Amino acid sequence: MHITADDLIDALRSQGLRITEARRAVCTVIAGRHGQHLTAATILSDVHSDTGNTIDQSTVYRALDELEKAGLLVHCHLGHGPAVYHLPSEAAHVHVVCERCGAIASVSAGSLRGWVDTVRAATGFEVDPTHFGVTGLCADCAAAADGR
Amino acid sequence: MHITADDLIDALRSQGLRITEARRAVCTVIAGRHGQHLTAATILSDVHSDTGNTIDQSTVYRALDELEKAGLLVHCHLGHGPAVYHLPSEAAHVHVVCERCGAIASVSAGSLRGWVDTVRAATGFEVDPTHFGVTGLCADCAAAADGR
DNA sequence: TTATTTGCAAATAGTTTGCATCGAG
DNA sequence: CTCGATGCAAACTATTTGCAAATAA
Repeated sequence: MHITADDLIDALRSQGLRITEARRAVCTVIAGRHGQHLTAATILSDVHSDTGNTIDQSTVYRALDELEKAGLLVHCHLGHGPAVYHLPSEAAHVHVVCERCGAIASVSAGSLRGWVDTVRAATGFEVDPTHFGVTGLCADCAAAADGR
Repeated sequence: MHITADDLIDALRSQGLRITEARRAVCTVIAGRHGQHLTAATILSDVHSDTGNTIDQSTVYRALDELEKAGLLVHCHLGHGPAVYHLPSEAAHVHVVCERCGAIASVSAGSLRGWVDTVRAATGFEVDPTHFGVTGLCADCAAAADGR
């Protein structure tokens, strides 16, 4: 079942935060872009194109921060460039990013469960392999690189 | 067998590059800090403390770039913060970084060989799991987080 | 009313770039 | 002598912060 803008807004409210137009707009964008990789910049411009209102980037970052604290949003880093935000329900996968063309694929985080156990046994670390993407070459770019 | 500063310098020379004091100093620092995680900033200050000469950070970045192009250096990203550089011989491991205290552990890249195959089969991507570190909590910080 | 939020502008971190000068070959 | 390398300063990307003005409750 999909999380709605109201779910996000209610979560903010239950954290004792005030519900402002800016926060409402950010929540609406996030809820309306399920499954996408949203950056702070795209959220900023989506808010503008969706509502006609201009809000500041710092406001976006602050809103995203609150949502993360509330546990309703997570961010991760796909290679270089800006962080991407998504709903936690979409978090259980590892992003694989083509360093040449930027293509993104996802692999279930479960495929790394054994490795996470290995790391715990070897180092004591409890790792989260989803927070940073894994770079590589997509099939097309790998072929292009070979042919070169 | 350890790579020496002269090995690095020779590689630059064989790329047709000129051997300057700045490049010599950078090579010396890298060869003298085997197995360490060098950032551009530490290399810059090491050059200063080792030789007394001040070189510019852009010169450091440019030298590191040339060495990477020559295949004698690689960089990777451990969580947020600056990139770290090391010799390729030390590249075959995945860095695991504590997001709370910054502790770093290494796991052999071989432990992910099966996963790399899985990713190739599932997505066609040829990934390099060593370029980005994996975040998590070290044993101590995980215990502290539990106890909280 | 009044504490929270906001927008703005400036600071920050890491890295890159343009350009005149310098120096290796 | 000549072209590549350097230093400098400025640009750049992504993000954070200080602060006075605006506003939700």
